[in-house]
Amino acid sequence: MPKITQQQKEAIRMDILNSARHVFIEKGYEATSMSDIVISSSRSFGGVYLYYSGKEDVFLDLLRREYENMALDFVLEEQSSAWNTFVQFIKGQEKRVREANTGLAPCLYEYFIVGRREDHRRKLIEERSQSVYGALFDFINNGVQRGDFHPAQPLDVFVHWLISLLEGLYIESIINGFENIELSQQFELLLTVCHSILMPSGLEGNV
Amino acid sequence: MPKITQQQKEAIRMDILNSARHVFIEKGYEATSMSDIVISSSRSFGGVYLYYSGKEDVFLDLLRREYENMALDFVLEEQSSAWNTFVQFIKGQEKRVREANTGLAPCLYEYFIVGRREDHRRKLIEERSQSVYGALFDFINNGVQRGDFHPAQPLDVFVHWLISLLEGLYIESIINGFENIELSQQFELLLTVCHSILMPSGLEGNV
Amino acid sequence: MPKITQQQKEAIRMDILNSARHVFIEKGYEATSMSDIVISSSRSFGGVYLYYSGKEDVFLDLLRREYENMALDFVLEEQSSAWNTFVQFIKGQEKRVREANTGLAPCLYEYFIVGRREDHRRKLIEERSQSVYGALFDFINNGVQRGDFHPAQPLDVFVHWLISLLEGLYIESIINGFENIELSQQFELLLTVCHSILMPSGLEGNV
Amino acid sequence: MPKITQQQKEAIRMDILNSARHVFIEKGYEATSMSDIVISSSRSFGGVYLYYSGKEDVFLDLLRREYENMALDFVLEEQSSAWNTFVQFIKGQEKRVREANTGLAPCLYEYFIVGRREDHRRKLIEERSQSVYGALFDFINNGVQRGDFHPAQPLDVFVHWLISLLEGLYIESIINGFENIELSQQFELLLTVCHSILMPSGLEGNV
DNA sequence: CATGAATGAGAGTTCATTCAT
DNA sequence: GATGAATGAACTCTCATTCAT
Repeated sequence: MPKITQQQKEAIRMDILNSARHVFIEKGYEATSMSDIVISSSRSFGGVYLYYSGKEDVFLDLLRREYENMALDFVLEEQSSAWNTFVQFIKGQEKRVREANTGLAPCLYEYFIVGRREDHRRKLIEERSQSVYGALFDFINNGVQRGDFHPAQPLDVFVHWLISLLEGLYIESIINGFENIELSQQFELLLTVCHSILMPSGLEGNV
Repeated sequence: MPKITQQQKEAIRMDILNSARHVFIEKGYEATSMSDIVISSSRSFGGVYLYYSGKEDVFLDLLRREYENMALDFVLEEQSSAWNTFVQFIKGQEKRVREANTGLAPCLYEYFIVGRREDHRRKLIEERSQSVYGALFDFINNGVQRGDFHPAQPLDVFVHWLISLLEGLYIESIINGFENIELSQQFELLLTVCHSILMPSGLEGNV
Repeated sequence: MPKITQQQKEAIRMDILNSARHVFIEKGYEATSMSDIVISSSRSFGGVYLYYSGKEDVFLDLLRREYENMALDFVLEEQSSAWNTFVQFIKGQEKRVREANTGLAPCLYEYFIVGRREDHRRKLIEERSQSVYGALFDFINNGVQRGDFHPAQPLDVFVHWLISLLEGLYIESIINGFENIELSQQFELLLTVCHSILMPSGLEGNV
Repeated sequence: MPKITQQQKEAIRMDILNSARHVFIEKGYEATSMSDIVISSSRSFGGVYLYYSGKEDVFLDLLRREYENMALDFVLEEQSSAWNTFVQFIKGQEKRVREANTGLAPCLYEYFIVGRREDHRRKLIEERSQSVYGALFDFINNGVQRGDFHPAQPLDVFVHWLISLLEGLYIESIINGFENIELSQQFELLLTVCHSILMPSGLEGNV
């Protein structure tokens, strides 16, 4: 019989993750050591290793929880009209990009780019990519089914392209700072272009 | 009187860089140690430290030379008509993206993203960004002057946007592999969209 | 809650210092490496670095403790009559000189002479010199106040001179070995001379 | 048949020694590397190793030549009356002490103290000590034979004692700087004391 | 003879992980 | 369950000495 309940365990995990999150954001993934995580969590080495097998384990648990939330957001927004929902989604992305440097995103890139050779990370990337691609594809396809969108391009290409563009905005924002790259106008341009692709004829599609 | 000539020195440097390049590409920047570089170069520690003060120094020299070439490529292509040259440029970028995973590009991202907090690297990023932005801007502006381009968007926004998109294609290619993201068609789409932005008149360029 | 108490920590420090002391005495300060200290302490590198940041740190802690004791000795002896106390002090010095080669003194000279250009060591030397000078000066001045001493020379000169002489005896002892320099008789001569300086008239002061 | 003459060899040696001397004085014995000597001599590593087998060899040749000169000085001064010559000798020592920090003396102490365990250096120390002791002893004994000195102390003890005192003045001067230890007055006191030991009765001894 | 590039052993230091308490 | 002191492999960098040219 365990001496602490599942809830207590979960609470401890959350506690560790919260402080680890701050450290990761503050110092970056690579620059963060177990020591940092241990100290920031006000626990002992043993106390952290009891719940996580190392830095990567902590980070992955952190990611898992962030993504659950993110997916949730996306689903919730899927209720209004197709283009409006799309615009909302893009606005959400803009917000996310703007907040990139104050969140885990840079660490995520560190993690995937530095570890691009490691099997475990590769698999994770693929899963994540698949799921993002799938969600976006389904969403737009939905719009097509409903007659809202009349894409002038193959859907799969457009979705990949959109993902690339968003990824690029993320990276540019992280690397150069969002203040230096005309972010709002880039997003406006993105919307304009998407509109002309998804709703090419002059008549129906108004934002 | 030097025992080896400048050319020999240069040759040794190239030799070290060549083997280091392989290691960097093979293992990634972070995962590479001086020891790896030393061993791969079939030299001694002292022998490498005679030419470079450490891993970063090796890497930066490597980068410097790659970029000299890259800049050169770009300049050379600037001779034909504006749109054709632009297409050539984009084709060149596609090639580059395709080769991303067999070249230094992933290491470059590692280097800049992992070290985004370090002053020296920040400065390098800024310089590099500025120079890429400047070159592209000048090139397109040139086309505008010549009357070839009639951009439907502010030039600076378009250039930033193009850079973001290319950056995103790079990253997606590195992370997911170019085979999995319909790269050719993404580049076609990119060209189509650019055409409609740079040459918006109703006759020729429709999306 | 600490896993080991302050006393245990202190004990470990003492343990490291004890073995380091042997190595320093055996090999000398310069010739001793961290590796030597680690091995002699039967600990791991990490285990030593947990308590000291390097060779110099170990050595300085060692010194600090030796000097605390030394200062203590001096104070304790200050109770009987002036000349007798002085004689006791000199006897103590003779003992110390005699033991010089089996103690840290040679390392101390190494440390200060080799590092005579380094700011940190210079400061330490000055402090130490000041404190030795001050203690001796106060002590003798005390004897003057009490009417025990009637120095035929300026006090400051005499004190400097005495320190020089003792320093010389140390060095000679270290370099040539105390067996080869008539140490006892040198100390007798020293006392005779000091007597004639501190208590010059023929009447009162006899040893 | 050698390609360069003995004189040329000697000239090269002198050249190396001259520049090495500056480096030793500037940086100290321990802190000086072969690289420093090579660079300061404007020669190549091979060029220096051709004449000297290493740092120690250079230093010892340097010392040997300094001592030849020093011994010579001493001999030359031995012509006038015993006490006057003694005073001259002490004056010479004062000058030497005063110049200690701008000469090789600190390096000498480094060399002997750091290497006090090494057989070769031990032997050198002994030789040097013997020769200094012998010279001083002979000189004073000479004065005794001539009836100039009537030492109140055993001659051997006095000579050792004098050497210790001079050694102490050297060390104090090196460590604390001659400006901080009332050097002139210490030397005056030294002379006074020596006078009272060598010529104890009130009548004959005038300076 | 002279050169100086190359060698490689060895010094110092860090940090993920363990395990006795 | 929790602790945190201890471990030791791995890493960076230096410098006395050699030897092919």
